Amino acid sequence: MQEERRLAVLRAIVQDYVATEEPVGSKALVERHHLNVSPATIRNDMAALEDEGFLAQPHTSAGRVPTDKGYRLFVDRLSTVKPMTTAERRAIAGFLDGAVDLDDVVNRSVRVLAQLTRQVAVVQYPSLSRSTVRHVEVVALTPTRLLLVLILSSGRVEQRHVELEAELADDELAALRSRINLAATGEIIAVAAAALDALVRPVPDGPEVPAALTAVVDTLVEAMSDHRSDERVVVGGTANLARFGESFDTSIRPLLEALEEQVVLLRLLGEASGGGAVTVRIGTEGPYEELSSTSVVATGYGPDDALASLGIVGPTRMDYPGTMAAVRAVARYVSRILDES
Amino acid sequence: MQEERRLAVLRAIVQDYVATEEPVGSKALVERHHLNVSPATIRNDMAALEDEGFLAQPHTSAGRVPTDKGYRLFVDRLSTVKPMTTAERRAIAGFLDGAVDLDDVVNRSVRVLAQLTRQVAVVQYPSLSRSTVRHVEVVALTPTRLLLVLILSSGRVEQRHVELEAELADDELAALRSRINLAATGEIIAVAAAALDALVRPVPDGPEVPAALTAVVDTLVEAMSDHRSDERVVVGGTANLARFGESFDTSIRPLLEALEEQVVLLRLLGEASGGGAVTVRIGTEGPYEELSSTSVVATGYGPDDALASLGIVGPTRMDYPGTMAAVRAVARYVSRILDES
DNA sequence: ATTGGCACTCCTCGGAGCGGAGTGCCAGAG
DNA sequence: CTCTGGCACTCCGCTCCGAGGAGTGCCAAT
Repeated sequence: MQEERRLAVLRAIVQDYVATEEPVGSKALVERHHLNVSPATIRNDMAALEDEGFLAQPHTSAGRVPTDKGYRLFVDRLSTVKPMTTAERRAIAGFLDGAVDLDDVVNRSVRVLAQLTRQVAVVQYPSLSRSTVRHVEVVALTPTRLLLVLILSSGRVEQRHVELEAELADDELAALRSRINLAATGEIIAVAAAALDALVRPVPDGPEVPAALTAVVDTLVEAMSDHRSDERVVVGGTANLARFGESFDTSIRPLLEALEEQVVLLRLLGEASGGGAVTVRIGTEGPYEELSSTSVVATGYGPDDALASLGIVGPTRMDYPGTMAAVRAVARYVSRILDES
Repeated sequence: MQEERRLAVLRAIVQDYVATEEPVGSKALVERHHLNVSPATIRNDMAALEDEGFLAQPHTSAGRVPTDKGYRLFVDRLSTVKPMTTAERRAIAGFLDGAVDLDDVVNRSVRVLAQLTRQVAVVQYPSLSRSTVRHVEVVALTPTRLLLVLILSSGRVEQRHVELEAELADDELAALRSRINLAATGEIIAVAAAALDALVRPVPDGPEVPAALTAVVDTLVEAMSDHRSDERVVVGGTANLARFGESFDTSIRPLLEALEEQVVLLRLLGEASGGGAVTVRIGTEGPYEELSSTSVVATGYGPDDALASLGIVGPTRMDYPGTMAAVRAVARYVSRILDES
């Protein structure tokens, strides 16, 4: 029985602390939440929770504050994802529906997410390696200079230039184009790259491989395996950092630095890429000590939620139920849009 | 004679204040800069400069601080653009040379700029309206669904989908593609849009305009006049905000908000678009009261420095000579890269 | 025009003192 | 065994005060 009450106390403390930003004491707790026991009882519970590592005191004779472990328990067992209001759903839909291309979808997503959660939002561009090739276009800019346009299912467009040794006739160009598309179109990136590679691998006693084809394929394969573009993320809502208030140097500075480091962001989001659920990383649970006072709430989006990730990063003291709901809602909506287009 | 010394005093104050962040007093001035006069003399000069509005006192009996007007005079008449060291030049070159496409150039520029100036860097994407059409590609995804790829001289690629009423045969597609390219290729955006429009304007007694052509042209023209994409900027180096130190609410918060507002950024940069020189906006000289304690240093880049703008925004208390040099150097280098590719 | 001297202003910093919120513990009641 | 009221204690945050110091403005002298 007391076990149940203790959890209720922890939940109440998390809620109050998130709301007020101040350590919460026993007396205030009994008043705000109608627990029908005395402050002294609560104090005993608090002491127990502190022993177990769910609460901490900033200093003796101050109220209690949840620890990372406390938040973790709260997120895992004490909270339910708060459903979005229809107004919020409509806001997401209205805002994202106007998007014209992939860039636009990503940029708008970042904005809604930042606005809904009042946190810093991060959206990863659809992963190149998980897309399929929709089409490859080859255009002659001059007789010896080709423009390659690689169009992917995710809506991403990559372009590359190729300089040729010799001039290329129109019919040769057409042949080249169709051979390449035959090999690559519809395939997942890795497969397409392999198929293209096979096109130019010399066969003993087979026909000679044209130099132009080799050059084009080399460039395409390189573009396909260019994981740099996998590493692209968009960040928004940094103005929300202003609400951090206290402790500029200890929490905002490292966070700003992390936001500039795309690699760090990707690793943070990456953990979330999994199957369907919203992932929450609290405080020092990750490998980055500098971000000890921040949490990351993220999830995957796209087919199987595996195309890429999006989420937010904010102080450990945040409204987890609401934030998780917003992240999930936006991810779902983005998935739907990508699916339709 | 004293007039000259007064300007020297102003210059010295600006330099010292930028270096130390502290109001500078008469005694410290004579010591650091070997002015061969006594502190009392300097005090008289300072009083005069204050009367003229170039200096201010935080409070009675503190040292002097330059006003916006003081910085302005300093920038206009008392400073020379500090030449970049060869190491810095090499850093810019080395960093930007690796860029593979337009996105990459822009992103890398932001980074170098932020790193060189230790300020928040802003780079505007090459303006769509000032580019020419390099090529239009039309690809049939299905018999009734076309993908249009619009490739511009600035390296920008726009893509749009078109849904057709009726199926389109391969030779019709080829004809359509060549008619469009004939009309648009090589032209500046506005001209290309007009030429395309003319293609589908019905001529009395002329041949009927194919529905497919109309649909494609409409979409292209819309994409060309889509000024939304004109409004794209990239921001970097926000971690440098951490160095603002003092006055979070009065300077950093509004700045962060401005950085999120692309429109504001564009207007700030926009003023710089002019001919060749580096523009400096100091404090309240612009229309944004919220940014009263920040300055913007910007310049154009691209052909005639008119393609788009880049620059930095930072506290009015900044190293103007060094910053201006960095902005100019990066702009020149970016122009060169865009020119070559 | 420049300088040394001098009185004055006002900020900054450290220490002392106080009020209050909150705790821990204990003894007693259900 | 659990809960409760009571009580002493701790420590933070605030304000007040006074000393120290940097810098100024003005004046009389050169």
